[in-house]
Amino acid sequence: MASHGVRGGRSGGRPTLEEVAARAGVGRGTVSRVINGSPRVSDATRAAVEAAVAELGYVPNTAARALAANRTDSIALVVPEPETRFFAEPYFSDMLRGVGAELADTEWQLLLIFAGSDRKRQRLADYLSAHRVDGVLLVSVHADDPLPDLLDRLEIPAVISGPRSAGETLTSVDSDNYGGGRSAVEHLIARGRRRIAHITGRPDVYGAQRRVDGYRDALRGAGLEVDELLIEPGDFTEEGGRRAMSALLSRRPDLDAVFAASDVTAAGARHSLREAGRRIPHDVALVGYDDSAIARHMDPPLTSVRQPIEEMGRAMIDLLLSEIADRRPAGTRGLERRHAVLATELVGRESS
Amino acid sequence: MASHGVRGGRSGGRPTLEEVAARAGVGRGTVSRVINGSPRVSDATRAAVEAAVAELGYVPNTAARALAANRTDSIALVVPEPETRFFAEPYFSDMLRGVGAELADTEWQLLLIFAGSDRKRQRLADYLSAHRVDGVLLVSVHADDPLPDLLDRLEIPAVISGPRSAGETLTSVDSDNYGGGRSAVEHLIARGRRRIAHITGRPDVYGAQRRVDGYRDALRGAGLEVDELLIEPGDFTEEGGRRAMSALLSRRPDLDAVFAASDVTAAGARHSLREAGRRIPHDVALVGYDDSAIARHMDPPLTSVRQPIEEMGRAMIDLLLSEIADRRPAGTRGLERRHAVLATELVGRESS
DNA sequence: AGGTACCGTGGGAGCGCTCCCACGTGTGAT
DNA sequence: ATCACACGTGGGAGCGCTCCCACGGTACCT
Repeated sequence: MASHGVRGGRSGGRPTLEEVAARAGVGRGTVSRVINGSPRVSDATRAAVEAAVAELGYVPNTAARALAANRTDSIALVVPEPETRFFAEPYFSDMLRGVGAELADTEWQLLLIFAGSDRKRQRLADYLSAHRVDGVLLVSVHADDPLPDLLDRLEIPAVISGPRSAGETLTSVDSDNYGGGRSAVEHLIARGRRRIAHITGRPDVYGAQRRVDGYRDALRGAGLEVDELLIEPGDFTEEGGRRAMSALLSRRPDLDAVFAASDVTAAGARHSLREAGRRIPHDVALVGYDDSAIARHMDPPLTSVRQPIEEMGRAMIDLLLSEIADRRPAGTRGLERRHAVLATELVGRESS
Repeated sequence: MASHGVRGGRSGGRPTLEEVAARAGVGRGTVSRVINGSPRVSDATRAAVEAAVAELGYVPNTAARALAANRTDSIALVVPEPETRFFAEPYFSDMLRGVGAELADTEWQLLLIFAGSDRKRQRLADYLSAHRVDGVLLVSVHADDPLPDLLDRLEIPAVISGPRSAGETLTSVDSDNYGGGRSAVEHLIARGRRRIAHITGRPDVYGAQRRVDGYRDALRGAGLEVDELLIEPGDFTEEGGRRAMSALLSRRPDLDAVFAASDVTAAGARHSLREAGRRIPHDVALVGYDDSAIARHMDPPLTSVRQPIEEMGRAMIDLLLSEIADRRPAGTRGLERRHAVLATELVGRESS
């Protein structure tokens, strides 16, 4: 029976807990305690173990740890969108940056998982069923998405980045979409615009609905009437913005401003406006949402509503980690869900 | 001693191999064989096991598998850059898309790891030392990066996306940077330009050097002299492009064309050209590299050299997986390294 | 002096798999 | 009829950890 391990031989022979224990002249349990930062170890022993760890270049075997402790020390950032959208929209990258920053000093491992196609969906479901992560960050979820329920059923801690509705059951982080939409429109009104159109985000996204609410209330607040013909659904994409703008122009050729639910949408709208010979901002003022690089580089530079996305990412991690921690001492079911809402800010540029 | 597992109770009780075996009336080994697609199982038995798996909703425990089999079924895409650059440059997203597509139908799990800061570097080294991945995809590596050596020392299969030098020791995938640079410049010459400047990529990137080589040879091939004052180092960033362009304009105000080593660089160059009052393409023709979204949306749309980045991603996965497979039957050291080079294509637009 | 408490410690049991050896049983060659 | 050799199968051993119980020692009470 030839032992097939590489134990001892060449460079691949990784030291085990047991070997560290032998070297330090202590038991396995003690080494484990030192590795995991337990306080129930004397200083002398701890020093001896740490020396042995350093000498041997010991690195814990994650698989063994995961198996024995039933945890993975990793969390997933799940994007229920095709990769294309992930990169097309700076929203995701900013979010990822915040998450990454918050995780940088921890032992947590972040997994980025795309679930844009049905096949990928299925793979994700398998993945979650296998409990390969201790927690999940959910970004950009549609109202009818079954993912949150799955997570609930599997009892996997999760935080969602945009609540699906006013009664979101999952712990959530959001920016003030209502306030953002409202401030965009109030800004346009203050600039003297009166026939202000709105290209919405995807209607099944709660945040998009709230922006519409803000749009409506801003108009009403200024004593203006809400003209439904000035509201056209978009889908956060450039192509959608283009289409919506064309539709609006043919319905209401006299519009003098547009509030688009995203910068990318605004870019599409700009395209249609140009084609129709409208000058920005002279004929039509344009305001976007997200304050992304696109907004800064657009011609003319785009006024946009900034969401503190990076901070939202940070907040998501904070909430998720505490939720995971709360759950560790088993039986702590039914802790109340928390909802964080962060403020937005209007960034004025030449387009309005 | 209260058993702390959830075995049997509620929804969390995940079935094990053993339970599936009992249900199917077979041994553990047989179930394992079915799960892993071994051919040495009779059809009847296989069907029985599959039925039991379905009824119980069995999902293999990855940690246990990783521990027993000493493999993780996951590979890492390592980006030795800050997240910012990852998102700023479409190169990475296209690459990721190709990689993702090639991996979509497999059991492999992809990890995205940023190693842009020293701390993250260290974390990555620990991660690799712990052998938490079976293979590594390395994107955008500088000539003096110690990562490849570390991977070699740890005997972790790896594929690099741009070779570090002509004598790259790792298996590599690359596009024809020389040919791409050459075709860009030949295009400009064909358009009647004669004083063609070049803003390079980061000089320590081999691919950037090759583009410079292509630039030089194209000029020589047309009987034009290479003027070193027309070559200015950039760093693939917009800011770098801006700076380089300003430098070039002050040195050679009479230049009539610019070949930039990336679209982002070209965007920066465009900015400086505008500031200097030069019209594109009337006064100065501009050609970029990557054929990214930026190129299409630039004003005017940018002529650019397309690299088949998505295909490169696919090719990387192919090579990596075969390398991992080759290594599995232990002792197969010293297989020759392979190097794939994919062709580029010039996409003409209004900027030239 | 005896009792009690707690602290630091060692090591058994077990996590859920894979690997491999050993063991029938059926088939074909001799 | 006998041997040889597949093939499909069962189950022991072991992967490297964590968890927890049990143990001896010291400090503090009564």
